[in-house]
Amino acid sequence: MKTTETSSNLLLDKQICFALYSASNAMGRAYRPLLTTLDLTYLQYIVMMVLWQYSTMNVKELGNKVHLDSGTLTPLLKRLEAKGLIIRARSKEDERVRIISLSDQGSEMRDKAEQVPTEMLCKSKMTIEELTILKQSCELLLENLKE
Amino acid sequence: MKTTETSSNLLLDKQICFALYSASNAMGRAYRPLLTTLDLTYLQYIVMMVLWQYSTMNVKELGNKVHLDSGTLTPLLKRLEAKGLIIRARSKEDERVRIISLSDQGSEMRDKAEQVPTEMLCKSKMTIEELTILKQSCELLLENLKE
DNA sequence: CAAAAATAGATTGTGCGCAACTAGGTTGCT
DNA sequence: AGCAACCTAGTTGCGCACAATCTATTTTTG
Repeated sequence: MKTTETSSNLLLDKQICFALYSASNAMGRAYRPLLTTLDLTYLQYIVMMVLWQYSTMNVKELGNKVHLDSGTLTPLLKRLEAKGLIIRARSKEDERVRIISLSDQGSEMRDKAEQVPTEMLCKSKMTIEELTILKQSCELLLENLKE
Repeated sequence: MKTTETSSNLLLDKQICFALYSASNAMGRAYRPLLTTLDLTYLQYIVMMVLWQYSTMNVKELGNKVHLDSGTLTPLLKRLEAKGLIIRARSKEDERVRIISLSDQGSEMRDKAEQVPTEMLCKSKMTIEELTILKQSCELLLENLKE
């Protein structure tokens, strides 16, 4: 029996990953106006968040945290440095390693950023329960797709 | 009382959107090897899927389907045209409108693409139930973030 | 200890996403 | 008819993501 149109695997409305992809894009768009006051992109904001939490970190460690490599991070870190938010030093023990740390200006930004997650929560119009389910689903998929 | 470190809003592990963002990136990486045989990127594959389903569509309609605008779609459609997969015609009724349709080569690709969703399902290592929850969560967020 | 292997990060090139803007066509209003 | 308002698509410029490749340094190993 020939596969009918409605039972095909190739229908947009059936695609889980497309829903994920579209939601992720929409999320980025929703963050944008909240981050313009900080003059940060979403990824820059995430990297700053890691630094607010850990103070200092090399590129490798940072990459592990945010699941990205130097191809993405190096130019981004240069831009953050150009904005005066971070310092990109070399390790004394291992000259290959870049040690990323916050500048005073970068540290100070943290207070202004505190409200961003709350505003985003509000924009989502979802309950904590719904968001927790979404987060756990995403983390499960992420874990399963590793290597 | 001062907010303690662990109760801050700005901890990476608390970020729902970061989980979504990371899962979406991981999804794109997982699709890549499945799509190299078709010589398509993920978004190109999605656009082809829309065309396999609807045969013909203008840029506006396509944009509504995939939640993207001409700034993203125009260059992508030019690349698909350059590969010989689609035809970008002008509407006779309204000269502003581009009518996108499948070439024979583009139509034929559908058979080769049929297995891709199955392979991806396997890669996810998740049950249909888990994936349905993920899909519905993403669709809810996407809907709530619209304008 | 010298050559080989491994590692950290930087670089290059392609393709998105998206905001802002432009060009050109259509519609509506008087 | 004339023209303003609107609409569709295209263009530009920036910042990711990512594979592939490169450089410089460190570690391992014969």
